[in-house]
This record gives sequence, structure tokens and C-alpha cells, in this order.
Amino acid sequence: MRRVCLPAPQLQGNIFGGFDESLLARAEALAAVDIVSHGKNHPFKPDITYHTMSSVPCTSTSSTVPISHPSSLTTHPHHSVHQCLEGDLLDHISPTLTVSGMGTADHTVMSSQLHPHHLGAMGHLHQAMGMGHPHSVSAHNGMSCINDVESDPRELEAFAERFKQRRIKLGVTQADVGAALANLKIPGVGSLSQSTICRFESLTLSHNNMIALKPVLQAWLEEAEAAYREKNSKPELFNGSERKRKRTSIAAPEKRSLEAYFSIQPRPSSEKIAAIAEKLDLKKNVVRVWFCNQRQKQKRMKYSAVH
DNA sequence: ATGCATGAGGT
DNA sequence: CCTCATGCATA
Repeated sequence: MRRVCLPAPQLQGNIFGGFDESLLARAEALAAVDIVSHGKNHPFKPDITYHTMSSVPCTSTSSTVPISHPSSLTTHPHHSVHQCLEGDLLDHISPTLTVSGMGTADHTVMSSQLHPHHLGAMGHLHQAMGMGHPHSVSAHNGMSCINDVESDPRELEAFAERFKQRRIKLGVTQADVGAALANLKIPGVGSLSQSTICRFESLTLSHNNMIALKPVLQAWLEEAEAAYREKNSKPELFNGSERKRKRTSIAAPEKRSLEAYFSIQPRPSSEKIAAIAEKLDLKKNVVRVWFCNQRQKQKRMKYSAVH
């Protein structure tokens, strides 16, 4: 179930056969090419200097909301991970996504699995995802029993759109919304970042994540509009940090190589990752994280097909 | 708007 | 190690 390997297009079956060798060779050739092309003696490596953050909370927020750990939600059934041998060859994400574009493609799989926790230096906690979705319905005829929350993708899409419109009308930024969520005092719901609000509006979150966030954002919207009518103000700032985290930047040539490898094997073994890292002169962890992020993007929402 | 990263849970 | 939900830093 879920994870279903896509209908493997092209070569799939052969991948392990020998064809894979040639593809790999190809990818490696690509990698080699760029390595050679600009510096066999790679002048520098973009590594290091990253993170170290964790700023101490201090300042504001401090709502230290008790984190209720709901963790008892869905532990879903599903089973093994199996490395999907046939390989999902996907066509990775690729560029073009652009703003308000409508997406295309993407399978909607997912199951359920929410997760709470995660408190960073500041207190933001999320979790509390709403569960309890009313199972409307009742009768599910035979096939569709993929217990998935039944939120019509269509409505979600519409809500995201409406949300953005109203938000703008209120003259509130994405960052403001995120910070304001903490004021709602909804158990288990803290603030969210501009990134998350943005992703919600553009539907670039997982289906489950969208569903979990919708009620919260809807609640904020209602309150904000009510407050708007009666004049108000409730801004709060927060912050005050310290250490800055530096973002590693992977150069285009390396990125191309990574994509080539990814198209062949989205889930390379540790050894493979180490080999790739060495070839591209990147830190192993950077490569590992890159693959994780690619896989995640691959599963992003943006339904268009399957509804 | 997005790229790279962290971390809690799960295997 | 992975998956997922998120976030900081940036383009």
C-alpha cells in the first residue's frame, strides 16, 4: 500500500539487471564530467560552517505551553519498509513549480502518521494535529478503504486559496499568521514559521500536514476577521537569538550529478552515499540530507491528478 | 518561495 | 538510517 512504487516507467526491471550498470556509469560519467570540468583538484569545498543554533529560548514566547503529547494517534498499520526494489524511478521534482502555478502530478499516497513533538529552542510545538476527523460517511463501499482522512483535496485546495486571499485582505503577512497562531491558545498548537504558512498556501505540504493545519488556520482566520471588524491589534514580536546557521549551497554541477544518481537510485545505501559524497567532494551528511529532501519533495502535495 | 537542516519517532 | 513536519537562511 502506500509507498507503492510507481508504475515504473522506463527501465525499472533492468535496473538491477545490468542496465543499471550502464545507467550508473552514465551518471557517474556525468559526475566525472563536472568534476573534471571544473577542477580536478577541486579548489574548495562548500562544506562546513553550518548550524549550531539552538539559541536559548529566552525572550518571549515562553508560553511554554505544556505539550500535551497526543502521540497516541495513529500509529498506523503498515508494515515493512522493504526497499522497494524495483525502484521508483521517478522523475524527480525538477524545477518549475513556481508560484501560484498549479501543480501537476504527484501521487497521493500517504497514510497517516502525524507527529507531534519537536520543540526547538523556542517553544513551538505542533502536534495536536487534529485528529478526530469526523468520519462523515459511513458507508464506504468496498474499495475505498484506504483510511485516509477524508478531506476532499478539492476543498483543501479551495480553502488554501481563500485563506490566502483573506489573509492578504487583512493585511497580514505569512509570518504574522504563524506568530499569531500561538495566541489562539489552542492546546498543542504553537506558532509556525512563514515557511510553513507559505507552503500551506501553495499546497506544498504533505496531504496529512495540510489536513492537520487546516483547522488551525481556519480558526485563526475567523478570529482575525472578527478582531479586524472591531479594530484591534495584537502583534507581538519575539525573538532574540544568537548563533546564525549557515546554509550549505550545493553548486549546480554537483546538483546535476546528484539528480542523475537520484533518478537511478533514490535511496542509496550508506556506502553509496559515501562514494557519491567523495566524488562530488561534499560531506556525506550533506549528500544524505539531500537525498532525504529529494524524496520528501517527491511526495509533496500538489494534487492534480488523482482526486 | 525554496534549499538545506534538525529532531522526534519508527523501524 | 528513514520519514515527516518544520524552520532558518536565502535567492
